[in-house]
Amino acid sequence: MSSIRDVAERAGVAVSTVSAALNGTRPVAADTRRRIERAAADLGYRPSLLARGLQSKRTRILALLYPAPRSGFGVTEMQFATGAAEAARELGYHLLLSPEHADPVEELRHLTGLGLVDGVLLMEVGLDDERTDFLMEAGVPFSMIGRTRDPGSIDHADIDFAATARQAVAHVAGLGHRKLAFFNLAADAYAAQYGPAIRAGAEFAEAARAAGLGYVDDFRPGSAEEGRQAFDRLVAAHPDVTALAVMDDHAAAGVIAAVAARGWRIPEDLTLLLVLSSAAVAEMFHPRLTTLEPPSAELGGLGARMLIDRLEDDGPPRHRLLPCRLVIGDSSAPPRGSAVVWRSGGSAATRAGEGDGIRGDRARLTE
Amino acid sequence: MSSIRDVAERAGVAVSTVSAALNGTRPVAADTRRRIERAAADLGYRPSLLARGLQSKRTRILALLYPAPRSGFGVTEMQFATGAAEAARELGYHLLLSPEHADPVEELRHLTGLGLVDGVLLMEVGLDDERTDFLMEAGVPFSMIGRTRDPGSIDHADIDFAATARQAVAHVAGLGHRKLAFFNLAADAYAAQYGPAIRAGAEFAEAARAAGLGYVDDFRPGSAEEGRQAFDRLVAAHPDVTALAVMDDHAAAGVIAAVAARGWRIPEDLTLLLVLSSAAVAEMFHPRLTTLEPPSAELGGLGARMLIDRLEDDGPPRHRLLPCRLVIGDSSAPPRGSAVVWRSGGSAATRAGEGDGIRGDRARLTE
DNA sequence: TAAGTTGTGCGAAACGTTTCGATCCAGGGA
DNA sequence: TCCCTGGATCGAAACGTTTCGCACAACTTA
Repeated sequence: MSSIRDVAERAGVAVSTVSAALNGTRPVAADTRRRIERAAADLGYRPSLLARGLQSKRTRILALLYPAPRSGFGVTEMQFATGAAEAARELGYHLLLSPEHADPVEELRHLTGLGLVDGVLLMEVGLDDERTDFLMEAGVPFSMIGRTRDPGSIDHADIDFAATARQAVAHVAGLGHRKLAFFNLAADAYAAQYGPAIRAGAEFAEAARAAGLGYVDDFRPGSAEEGRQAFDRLVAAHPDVTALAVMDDHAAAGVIAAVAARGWRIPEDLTLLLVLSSAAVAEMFHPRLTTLEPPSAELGGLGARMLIDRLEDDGPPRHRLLPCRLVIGDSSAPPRGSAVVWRSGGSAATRAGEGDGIRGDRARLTE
Repeated sequence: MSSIRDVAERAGVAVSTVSAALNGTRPVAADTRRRIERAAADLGYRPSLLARGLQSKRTRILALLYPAPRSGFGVTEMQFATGAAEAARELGYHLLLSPEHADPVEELRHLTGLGLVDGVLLMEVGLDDERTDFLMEAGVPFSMIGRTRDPGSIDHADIDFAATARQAVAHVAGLGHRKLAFFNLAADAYAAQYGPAIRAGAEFAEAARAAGLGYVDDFRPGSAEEGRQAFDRLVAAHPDVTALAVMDDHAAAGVIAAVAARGWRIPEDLTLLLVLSSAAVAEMFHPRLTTLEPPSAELGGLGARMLIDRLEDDGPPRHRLLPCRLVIGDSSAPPRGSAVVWRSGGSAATRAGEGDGIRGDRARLTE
């Protein structure tokens, strides 16, 4: 591997001139610059990131922390990672994939102590997250995908749960439904710490209230079997529920089984929404489910970009909230007994139901 | 951040002595060493990876290349990444997540030219892969998750397709089936380049032949709709097929729909196997599908470990093939008309069918 | 006692950059 | 003719390590 000295020799100039010419740090005569560029190209010269980083204290490497033990690392989380890696690459940065274990803070201390990374990208952020305290105190630049309870001045990109809930409720209400049930994530899975569970729960309740829709959110099934049971109990307790939004993929599978078991059909007897799951997953169900798909790759990209922005020039806090995409599948329909409205195709209700979202097939094209 | 000089001063010794003491590079008197360790601890000293790498030409950073444009980045690929990151961490390495675009070789040239990474981990390897040529020529250490047509001396970890196919065929034959169909991945999706499609196809054919099983592999549906059509055509052309192995998740969804549409039931009328898909995905189907689950995280870990092994001491080529895990779900049963064998629970056929695999619920515990 | 042998520790060089003060030279004003 | 200015370039130091040749003392051996 040729170094800057080789280039300097070949171009017949000093090392510092090569550096200046290549980085544009300060003016270099036009023909000298050309000679240098020529020499560099001939030699296939690549500046060493290590040497540069050692000198400049900037490595242009970011670390993405992810919780290693949780096997529930799904497509969504992966898209955070690829989205972030992609954005980093576009801006000339590299992304380190760093698993977290039992003691995240200690590991973070270790990682940042190495001087290898310029900043840190946090995902799976809890409402109260000890990692943020450490990073603030240590003065390590970072951003979050997700957010703490009160992010204050911490840069973050997260799902806009309020807008997502409003969108879902509008879709359901637009179809003519009068009562909506919401199956949140399993209570034990993330405890009260997990932002998406808390925020989605609160915002769906609020959106339903604002829309004057009946609302039930007593259940949090975390598996197919629990989903099945939850649905049976839901029907027993609230026979007037005609629309259901489910957070957990497996629970949704259970609901579908339970619906089939009692001889009902989707969407005729139940409108089913999958919340915070990818359209790719929704397509594996039969019928293809209407989904509120989180913009995971975009969030990952945003997280990386705002971290890089902060590294390059410090400014005011950067906060971005993105709503989920409503991808309308074959599991949405007016409630029992209002088929006329659906078929007429001209009512306000139908328009609201259709106009709000993306048809499934179109959505796939935009991938 | 304190440097090795600070430690040296505080301990009252030379810099080189600190280095020797902390790295065990050469003997240091016991009490000197203690003084140095004490000083280092007091200062919270962490050696700079950059400086160390600059001097030693070893950064202990690996790059994992992944194809960025393909949105079909699923659970399997993700587990490669997390498995590799985990293994790297355990051995004191870091993993860079590097997206690949239009010109992988040029990007690889760039990445390796930076001097940032010690070695490269390739995934989504084609049967003929230009990246391997470049890396060999450039003398960059690397390993593959997957393998080229003829890997020769290149280190790799891949699925043992032959064993996987034998296992699947034994399971099906053990249940009493006489004719098996195989839906490969969509032809256009990966063309003839994609190893898993080619190898799985070939090995299933061979295993079926060896077991004396009838075999059909004319179809390669890549979506739910294509899966549905393929199944209808399969039944029309080969009404005697009673077992079906499917490679594509979405195609499997389509098959299930088509089965239901003609009033058939799984597993009574069709035994359905999902090949190379995760059990987590299989559980979302109803009934829960029998799966041949690739050991993705293990493969990722192996890939990383063999690369690190090679970096630390050069030896003979490292090749590892791992079979998929057979996770028996509720989609496996004897063919129509042989229910007696199934219920009796004591026949050789039943034992073969059950004994070969892991029951679904036990498998989940081992996650 | 002289010469060799260990066991320790030191200092300087090197890795490949960037940065910054110093130097050189040509041209313009007095 | 002399001095000043400013553009272009140079050389050396610094970043934080590791490595390697040397020095020095304390023993051992002849």
